[in-house]
Amino acid sequence: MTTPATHRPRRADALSRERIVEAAIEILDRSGEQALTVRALTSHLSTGRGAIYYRVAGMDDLLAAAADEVIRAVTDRAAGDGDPDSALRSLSLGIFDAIDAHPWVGSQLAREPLQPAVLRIWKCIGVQLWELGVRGSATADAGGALANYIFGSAAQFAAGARRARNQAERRRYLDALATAWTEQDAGHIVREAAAELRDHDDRHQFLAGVDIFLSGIKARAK
Amino acid sequence: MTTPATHRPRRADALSRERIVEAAIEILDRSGEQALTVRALTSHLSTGRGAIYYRVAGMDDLLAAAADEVIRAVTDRAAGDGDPDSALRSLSLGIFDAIDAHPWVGSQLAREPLQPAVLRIWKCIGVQLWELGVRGSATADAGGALANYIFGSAAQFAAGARRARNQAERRRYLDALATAWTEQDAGHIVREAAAELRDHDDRHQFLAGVDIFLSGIKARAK
DNA sequence: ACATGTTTGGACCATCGGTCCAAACTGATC
DNA sequence: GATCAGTTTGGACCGATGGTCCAAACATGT
Repeated sequence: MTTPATHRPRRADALSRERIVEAAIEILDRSGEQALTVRALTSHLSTGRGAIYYRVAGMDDLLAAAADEVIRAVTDRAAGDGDPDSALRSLSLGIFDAIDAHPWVGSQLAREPLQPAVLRIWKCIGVQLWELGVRGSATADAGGALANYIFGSAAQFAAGARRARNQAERRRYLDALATAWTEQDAGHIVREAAAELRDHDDRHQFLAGVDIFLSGIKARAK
Repeated sequence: MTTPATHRPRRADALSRERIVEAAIEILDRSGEQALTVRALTSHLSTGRGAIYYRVAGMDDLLAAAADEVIRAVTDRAAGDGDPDSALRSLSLGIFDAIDAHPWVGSQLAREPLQPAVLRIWKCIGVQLWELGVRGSATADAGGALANYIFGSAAQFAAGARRARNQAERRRYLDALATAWTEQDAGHIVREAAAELRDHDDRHQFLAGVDIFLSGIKARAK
C-alpha cells in the first residue's frame, strides 16, 4: 500500500541537507553573513525555494547547522590531546582559529545557547574539567566561565575580523579603539592601557585569557 | 545672512534624539528585539520615517545608543565602589542585572566592539585593573579576559532570558539543555555535570565566573 | 503502462530598512 | 506684518528579505 521511503534522487546531483549546508558555508566564507540569503542559496544551487525549505527548517536552522559543521571538526581534533590543560588550550585555540577563518561562526555561537555547536563545545570542556579533577557545582561554574569567555571573545574577534580584513584596516581599527578610549577621559590611568592595546595580538591575548581562567580554576580548587 | 542654529521645536513635544532612544528602549523592553522596527517607532512616536532618520543614523546607531543608555547607568553607579575587587564584582553584577532586565542589551553588547557601551565597560574595567596593580600588557590580557567573559555571558543569558520569560519555561529550557547534553553521549562523565546544570542559578554562576577570573589574575600577578 | 506519493521550482505575500522630496513650520529680517 | 531662508516633518516609494504554498515533474513499486 504505502511505499516505504527509499532514496529517490530527482536530479543528477540530488539535493541533500549536507549539500545545502556546504553551499551555505561557501557563501558565508566568501561573502559574509549578510550575504547568506535564501535567494543566494537557490541561485547557487540552481534550484527553487521550496527545495531548500523542504530540507531545512529556516535560516536559523541553517546557520546553526553550518556552525556545527565547522565546530565539529575542531572538537573532534582536540579531543585526544594529552593532559587536560593542554587539551583545553588546544580546544580554545582551535575555536579561535576556526573563527579567524570563518568569522560568521563567532557571531553565530553567541546567538543561541541551545544550538548543537554550543552544546558540543560545552561537552568538550566538561569532559576536560572532569579530567582536571573539577567536580560538583564547580563544574558548571568553571565550564560556564570558560565557555562564555570563548563565546564572548569569538563574537568580539569575529566582529573585528569582519570589519578589518586586511592589515591596514586592522591597524586603523585598533587606533580608533585606543583613541576612543583615551579621548573619552583624559585620565592618565587609561593612557598606558590604551597604548598597550594598540599593538596587541588577538590570538596571543585570547590564549592569555584562557590561561588566566585555568590559573583561576586551579587557585580555587586548592 | 545665515541664521545660526537655535532650538526650533515643531510640535508641542518636539522630537529629539533622547526621546527617540527612550521610545526605542521602551519598545525593546516591552516586546523584544525583533519588535524594534522603524515603523514601530514612527507609530509609537506618531511621526514619519524621515523625522527619525533625521536624528538617528539607522538601526545600528539606535541600538548602540539604547544599549549605551542602559550601560551608562551601571558604570556610573559602580565607579565609586571601595576596593577594586568589589568594584569589579559590583560592575559585573550590575551588568548582569541590567541584562536580566533588558535582555536585548546582551545581544547588542556582543555585536559590535567599537560601540560606546562596550568602550564604557572596557574603560571601567581598565581603571579597576590599574587600581589592582595590573600593569603593561597584562592589562590588555586581563581586561580582555574579563570583558569578553562578561560579553559572552551577557549574550548567552540574554538568549536564555528571551526564550524563557517565566519560571516554567525556564525549567523546561534547562531540562532540554541537560538532556541534550546527556543523550548525545552516554559517557558517565557528562552525567553528573548535566545534573548539576539542571538546577543552577545564572546569577550565581556568573559571579562565580568573575571570581575565577579574579583569582586567575591575582595568581598570575605573583 | 499505470498509479502513488515524494521532490522540486517559482509565484506570491507581508514586512523590513533605507532614500527621497515636497509640504509645513519657525524665527529672523526688512 | 509680510517675506524669506533654513529646518523639521510625514509619507510615498524602492529593492530585498524570509517564509508559505501549490501545481507540475519525477522515480518507483505494481
